[in-house]
Amino acid sequence: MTTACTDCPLRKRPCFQPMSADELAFMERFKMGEMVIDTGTPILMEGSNSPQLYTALSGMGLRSKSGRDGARQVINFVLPGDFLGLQAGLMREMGHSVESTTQMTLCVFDRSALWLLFRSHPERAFALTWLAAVEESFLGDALFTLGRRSAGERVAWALLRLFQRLSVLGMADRTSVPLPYRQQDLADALGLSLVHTNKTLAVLRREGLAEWSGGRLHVPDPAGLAARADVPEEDAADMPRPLI
Amino acid sequence: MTTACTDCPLRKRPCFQPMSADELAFMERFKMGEMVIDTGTPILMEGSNSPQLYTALSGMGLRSKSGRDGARQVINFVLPGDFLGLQAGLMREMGHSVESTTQMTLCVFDRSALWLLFRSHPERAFALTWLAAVEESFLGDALFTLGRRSAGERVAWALLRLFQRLSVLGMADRTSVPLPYRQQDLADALGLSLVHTNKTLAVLRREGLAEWSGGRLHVPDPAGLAARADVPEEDAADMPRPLI
DNA sequence: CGACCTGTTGATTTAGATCAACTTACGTGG
DNA sequence: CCACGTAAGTTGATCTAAATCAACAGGTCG
Repeated sequence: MTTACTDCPLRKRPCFQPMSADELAFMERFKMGEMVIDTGTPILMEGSNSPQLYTALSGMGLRSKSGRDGARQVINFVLPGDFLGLQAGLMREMGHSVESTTQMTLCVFDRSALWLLFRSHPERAFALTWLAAVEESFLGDALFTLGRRSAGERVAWALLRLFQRLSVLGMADRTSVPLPYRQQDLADALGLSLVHTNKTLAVLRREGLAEWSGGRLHVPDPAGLAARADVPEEDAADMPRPLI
Repeated sequence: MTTACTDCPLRKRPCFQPMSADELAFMERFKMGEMVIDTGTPILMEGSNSPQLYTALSGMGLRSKSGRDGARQVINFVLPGDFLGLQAGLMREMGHSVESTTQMTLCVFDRSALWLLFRSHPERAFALTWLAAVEESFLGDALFTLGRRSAGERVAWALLRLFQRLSVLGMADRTSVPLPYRQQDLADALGLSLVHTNKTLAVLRREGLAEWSGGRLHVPDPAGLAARADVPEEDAADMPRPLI
């Protein structure tokens, strides 16, 4: 049985904006169904198009681009609430691939109904554009991190970001959150080698700032980690964002 | 005297999508006026909000983020047709700053009318979201470049991109385009030091792939430069994109 | 049990950063 | 008209953060 948008467990979280009854009714119609996918399944392919758009309901994945020689760049980590396929929906094709890291449940939308969304529900279109702007903002931050920060700062930045995102989603258990990725994924996200990422993680562990093992990330002192990453203790994540 | 949207010299270019008479009429009303700004003027500030949104009509500038220690990351180069202030218009604040590099003419829009745009002109809202998706796609590409490419590939990639963008805007004169930036700007865009950027430019010059001097970039063989950058001779730029 | 995947650690190499001069070009003011 | 200051570009010498290479350990799965 699929979850009705009315009962969406995600939307109840304070990190998401409330939705009017009318909007909810529309989303219910817009949603084609749900899809459960396995660990390590490709969802969208770079350069291709897709008749479907998705919102991650549960589980985690990642967005990535890969070059001809096999080099891979992780663009972002996909967490519950993330919208997938905007580029496919608007432009001809995706600029990156999306794949699952754990088992995931996805809300499935019909790409061709996207235009209807703009036409009949401007507040939903506004929300969608907002999400695009949030992603753009994040990518700018990531670009700064790859371009100007040291390995230690990069790793601290990424772990802090993930910790914050997972926390506002209510997935934190005291000082720890689930983090089912491999070190290789983090390395590919930060433009570092696997070996150096591993050594940098060891340093942060020794400093008592972040302990990532067994698929869980422990951050006893987020402010300390923020200082290590040389970022102002983020508050941007506080503002509720839309959910599609 | 300000240019009427009907007579917009930019929109006539084939790289932009055509607009219906109705859309044009709306844009005319949406546009508050024009603004001519001088070289080196800040347009939007990171972390702040703005009552106005802009489209670059002529001139060049750049988007950048800077860290507390003065480190600067150039996010993208601003060319005619670029929309400025999306983040300010939707979220609370800008994630990056925008400043002019040459004298620029900007079309000025009222931020508070943005909602009206979504409500009454869905095809314009669609166009705006499309632009956001284009930017997101570009940033993904940039992230890949900073994370996984060598200095030579980075510089080649950036110069090729600029050459292509300026070419479709009709600003190319045979094999050369105007490029009024400093080497420091390019270095800050690519996450390289100024000195190394300079040396890398010298290599590309010696290889006969790109010659950038006196504010002009000469690219005798774009395909060769693309090969040097290790990118498939881009065709994505061929598809017309919307203009706001 | 052996193959494979992920993580860990040490030794060595290298791409690019940093440091330091020096050159042009372009004002600006005496 | 020239002295001076400043901004951009260029080049060589040196240093270092991170890559690469290599080996091994613990888990898991067929």
